[in-house]
Amino acid sequence: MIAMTKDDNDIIRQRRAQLQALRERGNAYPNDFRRNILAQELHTRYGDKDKEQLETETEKFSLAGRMMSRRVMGKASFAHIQDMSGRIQLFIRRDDLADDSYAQFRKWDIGDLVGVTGSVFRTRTGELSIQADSIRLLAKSLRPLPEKFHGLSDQEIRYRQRYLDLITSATTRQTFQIRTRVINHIRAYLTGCGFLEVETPMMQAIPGGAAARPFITHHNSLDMDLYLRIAPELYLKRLVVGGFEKVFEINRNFRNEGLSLQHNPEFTMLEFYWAYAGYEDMMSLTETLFRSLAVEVQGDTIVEYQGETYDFGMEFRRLTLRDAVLAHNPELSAGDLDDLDRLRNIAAGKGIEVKDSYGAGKLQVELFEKTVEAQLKQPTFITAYPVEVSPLSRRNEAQPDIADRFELFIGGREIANGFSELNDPDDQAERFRIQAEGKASGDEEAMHYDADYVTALEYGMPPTAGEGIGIDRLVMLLTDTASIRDVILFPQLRTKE
RNA sequence: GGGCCGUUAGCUUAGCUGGUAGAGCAGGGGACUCUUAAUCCCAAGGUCCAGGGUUCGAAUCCCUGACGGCCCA
Repeated sequence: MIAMTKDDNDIIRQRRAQLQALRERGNAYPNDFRRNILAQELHTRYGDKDKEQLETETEKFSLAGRMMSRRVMGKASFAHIQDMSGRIQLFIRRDDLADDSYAQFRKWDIGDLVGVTGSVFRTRTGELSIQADSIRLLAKSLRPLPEKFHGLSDQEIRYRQRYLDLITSATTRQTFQIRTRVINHIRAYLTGCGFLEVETPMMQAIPGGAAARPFITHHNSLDMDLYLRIAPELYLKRLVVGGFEKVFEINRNFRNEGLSLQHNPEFTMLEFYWAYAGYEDMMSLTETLFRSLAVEVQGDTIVEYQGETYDFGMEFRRLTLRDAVLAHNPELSAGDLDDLDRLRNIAAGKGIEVKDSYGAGKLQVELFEKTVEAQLKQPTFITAYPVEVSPLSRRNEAQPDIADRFELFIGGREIANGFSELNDPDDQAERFRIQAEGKASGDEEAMHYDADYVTALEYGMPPTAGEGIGIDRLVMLLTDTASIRDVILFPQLRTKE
């Protein structure tokens, strides 16, 4: 029940009594006040004007926001209000106001929403402020805000009642503002490159495009089970077949898996597809995009993350998966990676759970994830993934066991996954068949056989490259945030009762 | 799913080997026309996460559960 059990305390009772008095004086929740400027605009406009210059400034401004602090003296007071742009100090003198406004103001609380009209000036200590001609209460706050100095430190309340976190933490506000800027920038960038933004189904009869367990829901009037999508991939590629040769979608995926610092059941993914291009073109585009994102968000290409420094201005390192595994496991030889029996022993020796169904490719990837992934701090493209773990990727011309595929790692985490698309319908059908076999023998993450998608390929899909970028993890990087819960406004939590 | 840690006033927290809960902020009353963690005086505020157990006595020790955090699978 969290805060709901805290309904009955002195503070709330007193504030409710004040609200009752307000109701008796008229509408306690008026909506006829209009502001004409935001706090930050005042700082921008007058930030470099000194006290004397401001004394000649007679323009009247109307601002509204939440009262975040108040210092009440006998006949004059200071207060700060906060709006969506920032804060500004108010100077409120009894003799400047009409009637009993000052007496009313004295009864208000931190957290109340107020509207104020007045002119700018600078205090003796130099703070740009509004000298109030009139001030009104626009909405009463009945519950006390978190303590002003330490703020809100209870993680649980920060997530469950995010509005309190947003009211009290400038860092949190900034994180989510950056998140929006990142998404806007990506959207503008891809649109500028000629990509068309589309929306594809979130509810799918066959969940495809990734190896993951889906959420299941039910459509009543059709009386059919549907899956929340684990990826939009197969629908976006149908659009490529349809002639939308450059498409992208930024939207939610849902995966029915555990929660961690990097996993939330619903998360945001960018996927984009580019006909007549290959996976190497995607790597180049990704580097350029990330570079421009860093500049957009923080003005240069240097990204500080959890005490480390990444330079998005440098060319990203490229390394094959095999070379990466060998480099981080010096006791292994190239031959070890091709010998299934040896691989099984090596993997088991490193504490990897080896299933009977695992082939050499899957074991190589398991080894990579166990011994290499977390070490890849600087931006690194890992290439040449085994076809065994890449059922939607094109085969390499020279090495048919290898897919023309890459993943991008930064800060030890997978940020992006891209490849040249498999557009041979017969090869795709065979790969689905193998996946469906795996599913039948108990692999819950194996893919379904999507015959409708194969049909689409049979009409002919242009040679295409595609990529997915995890937006939440990217925002974590760009906001120096350790937990995915800090970049999702309302992260998944257990319900309380 | 496993391990470790946490949960005390609205918020931030103290509370040692078991002896009946203390502070700061916020809030209430009073003073104060340039404060900014405003200041000064006074008074108030607690289901110590929940349930069970040990004990003369439990916020404190034990068990179970809830929720959260971190680590691991």
